[in-house]
Amino acid sequence: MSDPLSKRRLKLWIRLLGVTRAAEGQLREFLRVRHDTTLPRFDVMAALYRRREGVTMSELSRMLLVSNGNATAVVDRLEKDGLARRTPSETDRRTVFVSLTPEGLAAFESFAADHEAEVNRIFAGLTEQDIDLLTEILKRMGGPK
Amino acid sequence: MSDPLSKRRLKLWIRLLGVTRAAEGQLREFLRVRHDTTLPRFDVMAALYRRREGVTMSELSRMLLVSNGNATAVVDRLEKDGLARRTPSETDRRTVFVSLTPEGLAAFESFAADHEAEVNRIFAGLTEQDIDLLTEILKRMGGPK
DNA sequence: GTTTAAAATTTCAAGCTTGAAATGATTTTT
DNA sequence: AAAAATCATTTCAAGCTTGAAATTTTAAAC
Repeated sequence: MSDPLSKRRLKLWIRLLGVTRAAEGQLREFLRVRHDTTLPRFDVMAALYRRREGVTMSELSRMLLVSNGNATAVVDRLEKDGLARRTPSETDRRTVFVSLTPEGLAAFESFAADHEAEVNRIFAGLTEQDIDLLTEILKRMGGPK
Repeated sequence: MSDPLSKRRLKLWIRLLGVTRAAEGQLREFLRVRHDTTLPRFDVMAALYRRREGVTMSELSRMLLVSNGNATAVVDRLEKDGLARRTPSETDRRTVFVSLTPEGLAAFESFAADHEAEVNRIFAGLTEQDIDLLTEILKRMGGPK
């Protein structure tokens, strides 16, 4: 009665998508209600926080696995709200560096611990051993290099 | 040097999101290039295929973990293209059943095997044992009930 | 050195997605 | 049975997202 490998991989993918979407939904709700922000904005700010010295638009979209146009749009909105800023490169006039403003930095720091706690709550069922196993398998499943 | 559990859960979530987005990107590209369709349309059609007798809008959005408004929009477009249809309930005038038209059914059947093969290609690195392990853990991680 | 190709970003139209509010229908309470 | 609460769906505005085309700049080829 066991499915062939191909069918099992398909079912696994559907389950993986389900878990991810459910968690995304909870995080989105959490960010909206508690911090009046959105997941895409949080993702961009997290990337800019990780690379405090600034990133190019291309790097940003590669980091987040979104299109260039998308990165432009989200950064536009963050910039309009004074949370991010663009700085043209001195050496290459095609390139711009994006970074958090002081306000953006402060805002992100006010999200970050709370966000981690929420992720923790969502995945409270995972033991150290689960994490070891999952990490190992996910590494082999690819994702961003 | 090992992170506390909380940090490890956070990193795992980021990795999980990365794997899922990368796979979604590949599938989206595949559906666009080879079958001239999109992931959301495919997801809706797959749900309607699984429940050939028809589903209500609410069931549909619960199945796919999307908002009601979203389900309405995608079904609208499928209906406009003649791939899905709405049938009002006889017994409850609030309810509509959505189902695939014959054209929609044929279209989905022409995607399905190919889609499964593509998922298989993307997750070729997963052995039977990986799948057992992952399935077990993902079940405990929640997702749609 | 001029043409050609490649790269970084933005713009744009179309489609996706959400959450809130509106509409209409059914069920529950009083 | 009227009032109130609940339910199913749609509508709407705002934001998200993509992929393709356009712009501008740099690098490569000739």
